[in-house]
Amino acid sequence: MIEVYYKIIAISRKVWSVMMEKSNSAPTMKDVAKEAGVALGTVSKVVNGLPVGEPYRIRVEEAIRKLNYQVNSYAQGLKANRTHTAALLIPNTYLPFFASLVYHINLALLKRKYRMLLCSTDYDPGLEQEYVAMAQQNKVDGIIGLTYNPDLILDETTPFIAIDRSMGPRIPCVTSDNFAGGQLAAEKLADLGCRNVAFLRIGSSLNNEPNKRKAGFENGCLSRGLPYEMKILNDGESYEEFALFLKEHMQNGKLAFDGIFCVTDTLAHLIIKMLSDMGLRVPEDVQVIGFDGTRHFGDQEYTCSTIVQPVPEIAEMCVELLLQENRQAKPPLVCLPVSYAYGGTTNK
Amino acid sequence: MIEVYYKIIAISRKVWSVMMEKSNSAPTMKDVAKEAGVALGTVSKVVNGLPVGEPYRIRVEEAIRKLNYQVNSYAQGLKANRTHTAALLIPNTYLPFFASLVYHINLALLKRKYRMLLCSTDYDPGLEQEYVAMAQQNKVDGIIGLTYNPDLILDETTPFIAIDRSMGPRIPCVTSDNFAGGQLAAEKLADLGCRNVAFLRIGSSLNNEPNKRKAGFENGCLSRGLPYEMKILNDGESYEEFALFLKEHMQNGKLAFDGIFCVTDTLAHLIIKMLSDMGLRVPEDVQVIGFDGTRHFGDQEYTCSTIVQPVPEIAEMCVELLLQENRQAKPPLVCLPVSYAYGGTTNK
DNA sequence: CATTTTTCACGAAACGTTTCATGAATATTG
DNA sequence: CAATATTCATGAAACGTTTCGTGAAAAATG
Repeated sequence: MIEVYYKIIAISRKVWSVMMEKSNSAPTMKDVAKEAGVALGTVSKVVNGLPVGEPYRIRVEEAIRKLNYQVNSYAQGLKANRTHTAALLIPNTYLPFFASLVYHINLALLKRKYRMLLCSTDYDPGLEQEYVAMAQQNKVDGIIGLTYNPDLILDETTPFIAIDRSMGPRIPCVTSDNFAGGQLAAEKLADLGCRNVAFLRIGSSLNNEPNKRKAGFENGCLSRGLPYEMKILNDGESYEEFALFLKEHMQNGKLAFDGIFCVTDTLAHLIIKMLSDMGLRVPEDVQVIGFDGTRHFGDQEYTCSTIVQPVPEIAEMCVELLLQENRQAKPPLVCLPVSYAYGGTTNK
Repeated sequence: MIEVYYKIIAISRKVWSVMMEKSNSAPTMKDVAKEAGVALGTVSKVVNGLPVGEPYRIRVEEAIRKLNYQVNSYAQGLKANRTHTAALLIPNTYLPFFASLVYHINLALLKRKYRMLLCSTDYDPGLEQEYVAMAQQNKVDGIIGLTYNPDLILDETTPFIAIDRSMGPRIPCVTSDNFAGGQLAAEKLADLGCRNVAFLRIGSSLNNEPNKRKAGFENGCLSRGLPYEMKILNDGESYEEFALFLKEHMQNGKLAFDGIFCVTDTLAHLIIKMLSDMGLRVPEDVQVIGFDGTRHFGDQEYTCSTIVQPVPEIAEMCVELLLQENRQAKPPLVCLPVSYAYGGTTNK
């Protein structure tokens, strides 16, 4: 009795679905095939630009237009195991260097008809790991990551390109020439007539490429015989330490700096503010050089004199390496050349 | 004869695939089911947190861990027709307002476990349309778009939330209160003692929400009896027009402006530069107010005195509306309150 | 203890593609 | 003109999930 009742429900459900046909859902290849009076495979070929007899092609194309058919990427992805999507892991999108990276990587991916899944991590190692897992189960074709989690676990099967941090021999790393950048900053300060300079940086326990700016700067100073001091902020120390450091030195005429190299433009901006609060003029009293190549509003003049990272080239290289088939041909570390740009906080 | 040859190939292929088992590909639910000795459906239930008998659940979870199984989102998406992904169409990511939007929308989506496909359009109407088509065939659950294509064709089935431009009664639009913002700027300049002000803006033929800043400013000036002039750049005119306009007025003492409202912070920045080139000091000689709430490096102090758009709230509202089930309950236009922030280019 | 009801794991079907063996139709050759 | 070779549209199978009717076992009832 009850069983009969169930069957009636089942039948009525079937009747219902037949009645509804597939009125609301998007047209599929099957619909197109029926409309054009051809086989499923033929439609697939037309859609993918494979050779198909001219009369068939025309009929299929007409049907596609008529039904406003669009391929379902999820069905494609399921079958092909390729999704034409890459994930970008980056701390945030509002710091100029990151924003610029996002923009140029998106552009480089677009050029190759790839989509970009943006994953803003806020420097959170846990979130970074979550995003990696998400990207993998989302079957992205690859991941580009500027990450801070030293223990990031990566699936062997998903290509990964690291930015600014070497993550082992199997994972290519793209970075700008941080050592040369530090050196260049030192040389520039020397050329600009500085007699006593400083290097300021916020500490990072992570062994990443930007750390080499310090060694480059030291090397540059030594080779020019330029005396220098360094102040490296440790974890937990506030920016006030920089203010104390500066006051200590600037109030003592002998040790006063006439040139400062800051590890990033963000820091340079902060330091310039501190100097101005101390009554010092930039660049008249102290020349300041930052690092990154930050511009006002992303595309106007530089916010300070700076060592410019070649962001478009970094982006292009990341995407190039990511989509390159040949795993063997991928170099472990790509270092791209930096340049100096005047931005009003030095004499030239 | 040939036929036999074909069959041999076919058979050997089958033998080959059996030999290879599925050694390299990622584990599937089937593998987990086999490992745990349960049915496929049971694994699915465990993965989706549906009720399953405790002993079964434990065995499945163990198998998942052992095989390091991850669901295939593409198979899920194909079946469920929901992908937990939203697309964001935005001109670029390096202009601060856009960068901030991207960041906060990503955050709001993350909070709801949604992924974000970033589509940087470069103001290109064709690219905007391409991205919309891409998003639709990618079966995203919705699109948030700050677009400039007046003829953008949208699939009825994909929810769309517009930012800053009304796109018809069926598409909700989120924006900040641009009229109130213009008014606030006028009132602020009046409060700061200005006697003769100007409104500068770059023309846009598009009928979007930010255009209301002009009406708001006029309204504010009129209600305070503050004389004002406007200079609106037409398509194709260069920024030099602004310089000419300013020189014309500033060199004539009577008409000299002591307050300027620029339609964006970007423009304000440009104008401040022009004023400084003309030997005028900001804010001593002229006070300048921008619009957007741009900060140095995204999170430091404001780059100029400005009308701040509530970006986090805009982002939250967009995502809220996008993912809201009830289509009817979505209002056509949401206007969020703006505020004034001091940024050094006014007296207070 | 017999009967009815409930519970719940099972596994086949379906989602919309791509791939590829099949065989009919056409083209080439002797 | 016959025999062979080539071309190419066809449609079934597979990709990895979710859904849901089925039926066995357990629980509740008389």
